[in-house]
Amino acid sequence: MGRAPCCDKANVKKGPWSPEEDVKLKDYIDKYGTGGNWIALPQKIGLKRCGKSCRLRWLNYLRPNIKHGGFSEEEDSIILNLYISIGSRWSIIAAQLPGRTDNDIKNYWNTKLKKKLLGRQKQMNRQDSITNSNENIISNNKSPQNMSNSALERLQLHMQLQNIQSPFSSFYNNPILWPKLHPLLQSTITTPDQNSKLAFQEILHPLGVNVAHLNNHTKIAELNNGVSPIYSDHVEQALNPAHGFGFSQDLELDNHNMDLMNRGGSKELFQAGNEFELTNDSSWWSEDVELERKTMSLSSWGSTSVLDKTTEGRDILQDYAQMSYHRV
DNA sequence: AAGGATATCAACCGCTCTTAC
DNA sequence: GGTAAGAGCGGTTGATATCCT
Repeated sequence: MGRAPCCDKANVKKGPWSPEEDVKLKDYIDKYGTGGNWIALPQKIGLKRCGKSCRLRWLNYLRPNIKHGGFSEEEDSIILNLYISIGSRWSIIAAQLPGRTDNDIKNYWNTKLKKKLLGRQKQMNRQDSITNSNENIISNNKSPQNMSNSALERLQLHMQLQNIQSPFSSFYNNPILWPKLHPLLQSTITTPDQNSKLAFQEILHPLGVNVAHLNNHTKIAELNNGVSPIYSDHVEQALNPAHGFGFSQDLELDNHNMDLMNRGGSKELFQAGNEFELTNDSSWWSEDVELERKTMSLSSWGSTSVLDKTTEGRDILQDYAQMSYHRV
């Protein structure tokens, strides 16, 4: 037995909204608000529409300050970064773009931006027949056929992004691209004080981060003047006592990230991880990193990375969590 | 000019999450 | 703690517009 439908399907109008319907809905909400009950709203104003349909119409088209079309390069960049980072969580992506709706961004992504970016990659792939290590991730034992479209797409886009930003080296085996570790997190994993360590573990546990595995991370970090690849304002939020070791409720993205980490990473991220058959000891990348590290200037670790920005910082933590930390 | 192919995007569907009781 | 109902979300559909041959 399924759940009861939210409205009488036989007696509700479907399809495009008429201007009259729009006016009715907008006028009512302008005057009285939604009343916290979308299901009851259409009956109140005499609309033969499902409450969900009213909600969608209001959120996507009738509410004030909605923008349609004309996405800027900056918006493209934000969408791309967030998509690679968190996948198709359109509502979260939309929350970072004032005036944009999740539906609009989703449509824009599916119809334009994705094609634009993947198209560019195809072009680049043709020009550059030399396979880099990222491509090897796909071409070796982890064939695209074994991956979900979403995961493959995101990997492709991630590769694309790295190719654009650093044509000679890929992200995962190129520490120069890695942001710094947040100082508080760095102190967490380097402190000899066991009590402090335990306290930090309490904080990090809900994030899905196993501090024991951060120690592996510090092996690299210690060789590089204490700077390690992890940085995230997400972690900063988590470690900020002003937030009670939690996250501000109005920071939707951080809440989302928290949620993802609470679950040991997003469904998509770990799906991707599984598809790569990642091992808990992160061996697939650590060898590359180690090799790369040996060949690179140590001073480069302290340099400002092209990814050392807010959204990319989140990317790194999430990708890093996905690929190298145990699920708690 | 016709009509088939492709692109676009508003809207729907069904699921999960949240909240109130 | 369990349950039901509403809210919210992401995937998908289908009507329409535009492009291409």
